[in-house]
Amino acid sequence: MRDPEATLRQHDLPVTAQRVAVLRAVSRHPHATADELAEGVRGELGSISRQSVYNVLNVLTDKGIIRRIQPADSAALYEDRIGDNHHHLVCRSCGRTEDVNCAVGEAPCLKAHSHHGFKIDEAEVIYWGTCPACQKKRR
Amino acid sequence: MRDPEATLRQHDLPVTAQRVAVLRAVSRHPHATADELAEGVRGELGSISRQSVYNVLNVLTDKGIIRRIQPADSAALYEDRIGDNHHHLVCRSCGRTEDVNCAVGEAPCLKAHSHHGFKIDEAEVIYWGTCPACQKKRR
DNA sequence: ACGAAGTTTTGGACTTTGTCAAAATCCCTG
DNA sequence: CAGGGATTTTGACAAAGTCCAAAACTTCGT
Repeated sequence: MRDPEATLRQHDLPVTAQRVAVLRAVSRHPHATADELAEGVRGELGSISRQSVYNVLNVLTDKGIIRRIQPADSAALYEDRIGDNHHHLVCRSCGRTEDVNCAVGEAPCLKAHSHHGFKIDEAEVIYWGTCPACQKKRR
Repeated sequence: MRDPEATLRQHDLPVTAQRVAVLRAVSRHPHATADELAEGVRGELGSISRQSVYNVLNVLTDKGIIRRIQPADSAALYEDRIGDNHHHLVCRSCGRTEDVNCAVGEAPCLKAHSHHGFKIDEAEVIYWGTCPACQKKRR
């Protein structure tokens, strides 16, 4: 995130210390949970309420400034990188999450559209597997 | 599910009334939550504890007899249909969930494997959109 | 069938993740 | 720099699951 304050203004959001700090924390820690981000913000601001972290994350997500992903068995994760149609790779045993560029062009399996009369607007892909570290442990 | 009892025995699971009833409920109501299934079971058995429903669903899921999906903003959903690599279509506003046969052959975007050294075992795809009923309401 | 041994089921407390509402505070415009 | 509207804080609450110990049940060998 180049300039958090400018980004907020571009979206008509009043600039507050909490918002700037949360944005920076998301930038610094991609795929972090709300609680982890709160910790990150506290390192910068000294303190922030749990509710504010949620408020800010919700506003930023609604405005499309950040993106929320919610893999099974995990709290919601937030990330900076948006609008580039990438997907995620999640370790089943430790939860480690990595970005994966879409394997099938732009809107991946979006070919499935118009099924059941639904109007599809996004195809979310999560690759489940085992990360290198966890592969070693299991042996 | 042809024969719940036989299925349980095949997997070395003691046959209990609760397990049979839960299996039947999952069969009858694809994409139902644990609570909804509990209600279904109560219609059949009279009563079952919440914990037993979770125990049974967990055991069945571990054994691969049923499958659990966990779309964002929803409790876990359970289904009968397994091993056929199908995906899901979820309505953003009402949560209605439908099956979708994979658009891209067998293991869809599994081509992304070996990324980051992960050993990938599943590619989960969720199509997000708006179902016909909710499209009407919005207009 | 019967009883012992091992599982399941129960019921209640607890945890995690997140939301609601009201009061206090802050940001931005004039 | 004052005022109004938005934001943050605080504390209570809700949903979905899990943990635990005790009671009840299944299963298996005889």
